[in-house]
Amino acid sequence: MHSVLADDQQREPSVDRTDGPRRRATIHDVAKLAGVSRQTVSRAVNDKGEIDPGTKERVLEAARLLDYRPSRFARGLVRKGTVTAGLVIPDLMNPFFPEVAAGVLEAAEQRGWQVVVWDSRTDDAREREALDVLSHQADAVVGYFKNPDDVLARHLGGVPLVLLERGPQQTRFAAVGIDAAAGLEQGLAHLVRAGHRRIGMLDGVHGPGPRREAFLKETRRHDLPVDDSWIALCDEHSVAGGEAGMERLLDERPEITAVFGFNDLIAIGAMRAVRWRGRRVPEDLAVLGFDGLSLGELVDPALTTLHIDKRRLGRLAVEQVARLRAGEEPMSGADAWVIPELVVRASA
Amino acid sequence: MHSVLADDQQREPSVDRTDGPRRRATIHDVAKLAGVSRQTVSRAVNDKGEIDPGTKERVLEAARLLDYRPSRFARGLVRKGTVTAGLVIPDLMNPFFPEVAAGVLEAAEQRGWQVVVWDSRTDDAREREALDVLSHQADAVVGYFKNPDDVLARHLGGVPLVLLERGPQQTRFAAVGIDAAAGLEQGLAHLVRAGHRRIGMLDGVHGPGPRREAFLKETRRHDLPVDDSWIALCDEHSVAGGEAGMERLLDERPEITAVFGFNDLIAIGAMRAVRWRGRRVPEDLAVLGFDGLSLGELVDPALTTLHIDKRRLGRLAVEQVARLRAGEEPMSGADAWVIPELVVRASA
DNA sequence: TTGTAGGCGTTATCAC
DNA sequence: GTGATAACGCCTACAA
Repeated sequence: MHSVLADDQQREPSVDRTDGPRRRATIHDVAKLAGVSRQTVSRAVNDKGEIDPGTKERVLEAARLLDYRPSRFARGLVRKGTVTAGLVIPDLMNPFFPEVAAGVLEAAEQRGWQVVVWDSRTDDAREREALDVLSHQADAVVGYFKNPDDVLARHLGGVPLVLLERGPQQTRFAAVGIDAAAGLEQGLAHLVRAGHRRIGMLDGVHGPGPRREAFLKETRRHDLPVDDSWIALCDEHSVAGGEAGMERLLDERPEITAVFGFNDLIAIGAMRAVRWRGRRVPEDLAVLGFDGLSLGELVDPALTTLHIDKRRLGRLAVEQVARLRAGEEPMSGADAWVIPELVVRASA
Repeated sequence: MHSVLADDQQREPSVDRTDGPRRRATIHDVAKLAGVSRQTVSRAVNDKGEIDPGTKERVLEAARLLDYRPSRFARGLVRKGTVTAGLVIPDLMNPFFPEVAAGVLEAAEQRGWQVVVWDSRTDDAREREALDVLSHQADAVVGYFKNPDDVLARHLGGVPLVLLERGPQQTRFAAVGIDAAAGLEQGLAHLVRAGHRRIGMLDGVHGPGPRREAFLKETRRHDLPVDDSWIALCDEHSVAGGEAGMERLLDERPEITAVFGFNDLIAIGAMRAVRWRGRRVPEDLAVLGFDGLSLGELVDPALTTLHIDKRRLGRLAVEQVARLRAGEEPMSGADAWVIPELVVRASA
């Protein structure tokens, strides 16, 4: 066995530190230790054919000795093809998002892409930080954002973006989303069919958006008495947010016989608040959610909700990215929408 | 001078001359188009000081035209410091794991690391695939694995690994974990204090492990009548798995007055099964969970459980990785454990 | 202010 | 089989 001490020719000059974080071994070090050329090392490490079994073994031994691992940067530089997507999620504690993420991961994996995940915790500044990093490290970004178009563009530096839900001031990026109108059509029809006429809504933190709009539209269509006083804002998309919001709504509009929650967590919070007040669900007050979390089956009464195929939403977003990258026109309209489906359970 | 509206950023550059397979623009292309050297482009793009505002604008315009974005590989090669960790999660639908992931992401972000996430879906083969990829693209891996040490090592190719939970055949990698013994000590003490003597367990899919072991130990300590017939295996770590497992357990041991579930989902499944049989929780049968999911507060009755600080677990794992990378000794024993805390609610 | 030279770690190409 | 040599795209000197 050769015993070639890596006599660092031009690197860290003459400093022979035995401890501390040593420089990572390169292909060159391995080559020297094994007494072969870099090329041969490459052949051995990458399991190429044209190499003598003996030298191969010797090279691999040297590599092991030096704890050599090829640099992914150098490799990426020379072998194209590694695609990395960034995924920005607002709240990992809301079961909705992990499921969307699962869809993204699934589709990305099928294409051989990697996914770098960021948790923005519903914070505008953190969204921007995420973009600052991902714009340097990812080939495309997918996610939920509150920042307006121009801000996003500024922090994106040209990296393609696909929104998982288009916000009010977000029109120029590709997006996928949920067909709230189609969902609420089913939802309100169901409530009206059950005899409800005084229906309130617990909206999310962002205020006016597709869900509220659709709610208002359907509500008018059925000729129900509704204005903004029938809508309460929740300051969190969570059970606690729903509880607090429902308290306020009941104070404002005690006459309601049904509520539509911005999402399932809020709806579940609403149910709890209703019961605190000694009213029964659904007999005194019906509750309709939006999301279709499996959690909704576990609460009592089980939550009637507009179920969304969240995995599909995630997969759709990846497909959208693929189109962008291929220079194709992104899907738009119904092709890029997931349509909610009413799931009737006990709460409404 | 041309001016390109930002709306175009979703499309491919219109200037795409040079026919052929449209190569991505490099710093060189920009330099040529702007009529400057590559360094000047670098200065403009990286916002360095020493550059004439005029040329800078010209360069940036050229970059925009060509849709130029610096190669992360070339950059990584020259600017060290980008650390990427791989995170392998078995089941994103179980609320436990997103919360651990949140802890990992949080800690990683603080260190300026990125995290590539893989969903192994509790599948051995998928675990290996994840490692095959991550060993090439990540500087370290954190995750849940079922494969034994030697298999992991083989697919790891020298990349440091930190297990989020040490399995039976996994001894040679660094790990963090949960102190099941400390948890069950509290849990069983609580049940015994409440007068229970005939206590069953719903174990997870992997069979014998720290939780079962701890259960058996505590059970013996309190001198309770327990052997394997008091333990049923669930074939899924889910509510459905818990329901099915509880059915079997009740068939085998109808005399039990309390059950300990491997995790909260299983425990919740158990509660449902108990009620199907017309027995009340906790009056006829008490249920104790393990995990402390917030979901447990929403079910009826609310779940008594051994709460784990899941975010902390994730953060701990990242810290463990940092030690490995620094060449330090990884934490071991109690330092690397999260201790469960009994949260008494209505179910037991 | 701007350009030239060289190196980062790896692989492809083409000799030997 | 094996080894020079030349990219790959970028950045940090240093020179002009």
